[in-house]
Order: sequence, then structure tokens, then C-alpha cells
Amino acid sequence: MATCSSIVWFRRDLRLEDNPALIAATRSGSVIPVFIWCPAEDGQFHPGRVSRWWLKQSLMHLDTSLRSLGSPLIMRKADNTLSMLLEIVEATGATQVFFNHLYDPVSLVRDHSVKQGLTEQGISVHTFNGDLLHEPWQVYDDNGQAFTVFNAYWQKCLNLPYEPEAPVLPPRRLTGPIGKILSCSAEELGLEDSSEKSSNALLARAWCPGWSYANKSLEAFLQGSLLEYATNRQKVDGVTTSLLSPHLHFGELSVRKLFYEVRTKQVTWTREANAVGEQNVTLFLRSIGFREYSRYLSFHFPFTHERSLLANLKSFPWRMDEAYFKAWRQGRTGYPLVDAGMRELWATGWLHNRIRIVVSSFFVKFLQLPWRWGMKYFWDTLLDADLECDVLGWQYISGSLPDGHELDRMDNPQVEGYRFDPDGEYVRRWLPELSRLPTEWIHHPWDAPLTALRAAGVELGTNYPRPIVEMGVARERLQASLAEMWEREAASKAILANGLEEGLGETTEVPGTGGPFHERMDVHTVVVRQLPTHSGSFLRDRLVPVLPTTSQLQAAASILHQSIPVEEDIEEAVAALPPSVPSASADLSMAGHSRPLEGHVQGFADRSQSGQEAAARLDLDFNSTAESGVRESAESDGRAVPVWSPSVLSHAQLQASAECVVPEIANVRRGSFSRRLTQSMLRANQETSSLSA
DNA sequence: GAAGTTTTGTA
DNA sequence: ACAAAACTT
Repeated sequence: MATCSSIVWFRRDLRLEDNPALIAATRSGSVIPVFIWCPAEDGQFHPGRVSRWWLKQSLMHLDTSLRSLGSPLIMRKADNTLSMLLEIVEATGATQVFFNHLYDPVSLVRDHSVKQGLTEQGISVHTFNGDLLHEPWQVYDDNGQAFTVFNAYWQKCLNLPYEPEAPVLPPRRLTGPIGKILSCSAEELGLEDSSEKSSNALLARAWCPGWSYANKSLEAFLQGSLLEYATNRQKVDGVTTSLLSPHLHFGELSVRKLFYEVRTKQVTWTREANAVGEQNVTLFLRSIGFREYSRYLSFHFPFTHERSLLANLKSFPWRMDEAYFKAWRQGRTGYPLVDAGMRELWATGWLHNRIRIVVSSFFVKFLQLPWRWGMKYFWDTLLDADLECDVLGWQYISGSLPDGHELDRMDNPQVEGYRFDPDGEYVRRWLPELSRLPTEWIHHPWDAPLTALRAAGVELGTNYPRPIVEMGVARERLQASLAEMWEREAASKAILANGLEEGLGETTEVPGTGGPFHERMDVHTVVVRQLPTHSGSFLRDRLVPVLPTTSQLQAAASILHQSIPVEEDIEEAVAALPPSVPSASADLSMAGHSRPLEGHVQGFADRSQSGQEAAARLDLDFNSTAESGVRESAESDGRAVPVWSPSVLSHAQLQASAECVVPEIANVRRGSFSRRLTQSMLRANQETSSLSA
């Protein structure tokens, strides 16, 4: 057995400690640690600049650690992950591949085909849970259905038998492969292009990527802000969160270890009758719960990165307004709290979770922009960009979840400003043009008397914009749009009913809309329709608005005279962040991306890991629904746009993701939803079976 | 002490 | 937005 050579395929588990794939491989002989950078497979979800910067640093750190144990990290850039793995297998004579599970839609699909491809070549593949407390297929409600509300899900998780064990220590020594294996440096992977380096240099002042720094961040958090997590949760300015999220995203820190450490703390505090401390832990664990839940949703509802979980908003008339979108990105909406947040995001890649909620809520409800645009922007710009959390966050805010905010709940940025930034310091830090405005007016400069504005050097409409949409107008517009949506839905329902009677089934078209209703909120489709004369590549770029490059941003900034943080401001801003050390990042991000590879199937339960029953069920599903992938959706103008066709785990989920069979939930309010969803999924499933029979 | 008003919490 | 809690009268 000592002669057996194993590849450990690192992905987003860039740590030595508590890494099940690495531990298992170490037991079976010599270890070849591998990282493959394969941008071609990321599609639309190619990581943004700051995220790639983090990855690069983290890889260098991991490589150093692995080297000192005796087996350096093999880094390769590839067009196809499977081919590259096979090439490395060939070169090293490895007979086994070990890796930890991922749950985002891209990885689910890729990992399944990789596993299949390796197995076909006689390589034995072993996969593990290195990212979650519980695998998504281990948690179901009393009816055996997947949860669709968070509280019930998290309650169940907390009640599952789970005795946190002390994290497994890193291996002491690794036996490396014999002979030299082709590899490149982290630099040569091309994670950072030369135009990005100067901006990225600033990031290193505030953050230390790498698994051992993640441990230090954890330590700092346990000793520091965990104590006051609950009370400080509201404070948007200053270091009050764990700052662990980028470390968690890249798996530099094991969630199981985090859970273990935090729980241990909680036990201590309970013994000391420290009720406040105990409460703090409960709240923090809840935010870990949201991270778990994001994976859970992504796994069970693999279409949620591009379509709402609920079908209730499928005919909502989102505004495809590029100018609004741009004003939001640049922090020029005229609402100081929103703008401060967007400037901070722009400059640092970081936002307090509270501010993420504020800006995303404004995005959806004041501007009525499609949530997927916002999700993509977060994916492109956040340091802790994480697809599953991104999806969960935006669906939560946009009224697409049974237990999220409803779409017609409009939060007032002025009110939120005084609640979360009572002294206006946060706004002053990020909006220098308002820095001299007294607190009285800082969150609503449009009400300020001219004398006050003049004294503060503020000229509304010139160096700081007036509100892009007034609150009252926004409210009316939202109501009107909702009314329009109800109308469309009623019409749709009537026609669908007719259609079914006539046996037309699910693809009924509604006259005058050019297609099934759900497509009206589909970014791809609508934009294509609006821009029918442009070229293919232009269209592709437009599928989802793309983050401008730094130079484009700077150009825009100079045109817009002042107030956009360009380099100097960024520097100042970053300097104002938590000083050097890994302060730990924590609030879980709403980050995201979206999009497809070709033909694959999804799912990857590992027999040895996840229990016979689950594995058997998933395997069965692979076999029965194995064909899915990119399909072409023919537009009315004849242009074909690739559309992600979700891979499928079960018939019920297939139905949930097939647009016209999406459950009827328009009027269902929170709470009562879950059961109805599953029931109507089942009903839809049965109907379809009988139709096809 | 009941009824009305304001604040707080919700991710 | 809305409900529940806290606070006033």
C-alpha cells in the first residue's frame, strides 16, 4: 500500500488541517497535491479580480506548506480539467484521486463528469465532505422532502446527531511522487494580469490569504468580536464581524473546525451563565447556517443561480436600465448609505452584510433592476464572492424565497442610514464629497437647506447627485409593476388552463408577449430582443452586464469629475480597513455567478462517504435523467441564445426547474409555503408522467 | 390599568 | 412592510 500513489485534487479546500481528502490520501501512500486552473470551464462565473488575487495568494501559501511537508503543489493551467487530471495520472502513475465536494452548479456538473471519466480509465476516485456540517442529502423534512425555508432547515440541522470532533491536524510529512512532474508557479497560472497588479497590491494591506492566516483570524475572532457579535451586528462601521468569509470560501478554514471552536466557546459561556455570550454564538452559528443553506439550495434546486426558487415573480417587469445599473455601481444614486456602500465595494471588495442587504434591496425595489445583474456584480467584485451565498442573498432580497423579504417591502435608505450609521461616519468615509455635511442631513441631503449644503461644499446635482428615484415615486412604480405582474399572471393562468384542455401542455405562449412569461424576466432573452442588430460577441458580453475594468472605471471617474474612488482614494480607503493582519472576514457573502458548461449531469454522492441510501438514490437519478446541458432557445428573431438547462437530481426537481410546471405560489405567503411547493411539485410531476405515458 | 404610540427586529 | 415589544398617557 505504501507504493500506491494518490492525487489530491485541491479546489476550494486550500488547507492542510481538517481536510478529509488530504488525510485519506496520506493514509494510502505517496501524495501528489494538484491544483488545476481552468477558466474555460468557468463560463460566466469566471472569478473577478479580487477573488483571483485571493486565490493566487492562497495557492502560494498552500504550496509553501506542502513543500515543507515534502510534496509541492502541482499547479497547472488547462482547458479541460479531466484531460489535465488524466495527463497527471499518466505522468505519475497515480492510481487514485481524492477530492472534497463542491455544490455550486458549475462544480456539480464538472465533478460528476470528472469522476465518471476517471473511473472509466480505471482510476479509483474518493470524494469527501470538506465544506459542510451536513451534506445536502442528509437533511430532509418529515416528509422526506428538501426544505425550502431556512429556519426549519437550520433547526433540523442543529438537532441532527452531530458531535463536533476536534479538527484533524495537518499531516506531519508527505511522501511526494517519484521523479519530476511538470508544474508551474502560481504566477504563471495567470490569475492576475499586469493591469490588475497595482490595484491588487493594496489588498495585501488589509488581508492575508492562506490557511494558517485563516486560523489566526479565527483565533482573533474568538477572542474578539464574537463576544459582542449580537450587539455589534447593527454597526456597519468598524470591525465587528468575523471577517472569515473569504477564508471560508476558499476552504482555508474548515467549517467543521469553526463550528467546533465556536461551540466550545458556547459551552464555556453556558457554564459561566454568560447568557449574552451564548446568544452571540447562536446568532453567529445562524450565519454559518445560511452558508450551509446556500449549498443546500444549490444542490437541491440547481437552477437557482438563474431563476427564482419561486415562480411568483416570473412575469415581473424588471427594468433593463443600463443607466440605473451604472449609477448603482458607481455609487451615484443620491442615497448616501447606498452610495457609500457601493464605493466601498468598488474600492475594497468588501461590504458588511448589512450594507449588502441595503444596496441589493435598493437595487431591486427602487431601481427594479433584475436581481441577476446585481448578483453578477457581486460575484465580480466581492473578495469573498461565493456563488451559492450570492444566489441565496439575492433571492432572499428580491422576494424569490418563501421566507425572504417580499418584493413590496420597501426599506427606506434614509431610515436605515440613521439606524446602521447613526453618526454618519460610514458615509463620510466613503463619500468624501459629503464629509462636511452635519449628521442631521447626512442621510438625506436633499432635505438640507441650501445654507447647510453650501457650508458643507455640497452642490446637489453637481458634486453629489439628487436621488435617482424619489422614494414615493419608487413605491408607486413598484406597486404599478406588481399590478402589471398580477394581470399577466391571471392571463397566463387562463391561457395555460385552456392550453392544457387542448393538450398543448406546458409551452403555451401568450399572445403579444413573444413567448412564455417566464422569459420576460430572463436577462438573456430580453436584452437580446432589445438589441437585435448587434454581433454575436457583443451579445455574449451583454448576457449579463460585465464589471468594467479598472481603467474603464477610472476613465468614467474622470469624466464624472471627482467622487469616484480612483487610486488615491482607494489607497486611503484601504488604509482605513482593519490593519494588516487577517482580521477575519465574516459575514457571509452574497456573491455569485452563473453559467454552464456543456453536456453533463449533476450530482456526485460518494458511496463510501455519504451512506448507501443517498448514494443509491443519486446514482439512480443519474441514470434516469442523465442527459441535460446546454440547449438552444430559439428567439422570435431567430437568434439562438444558449440557455442553461439545469441538470437534474430527481423528477420532482426536474419539474421544479421546467419553467411552465413551476409550482403555483403567487399568492402563497411565508410559512404555509413549503408544503404547498413540494405538493405542487409532486402534482406537476405526476401530471407530466401521465401526459407522457 | 387599558389604550394608544413609538421603537425595534426581521439576514 | 409589518409584527411584537417597549414605552406613554
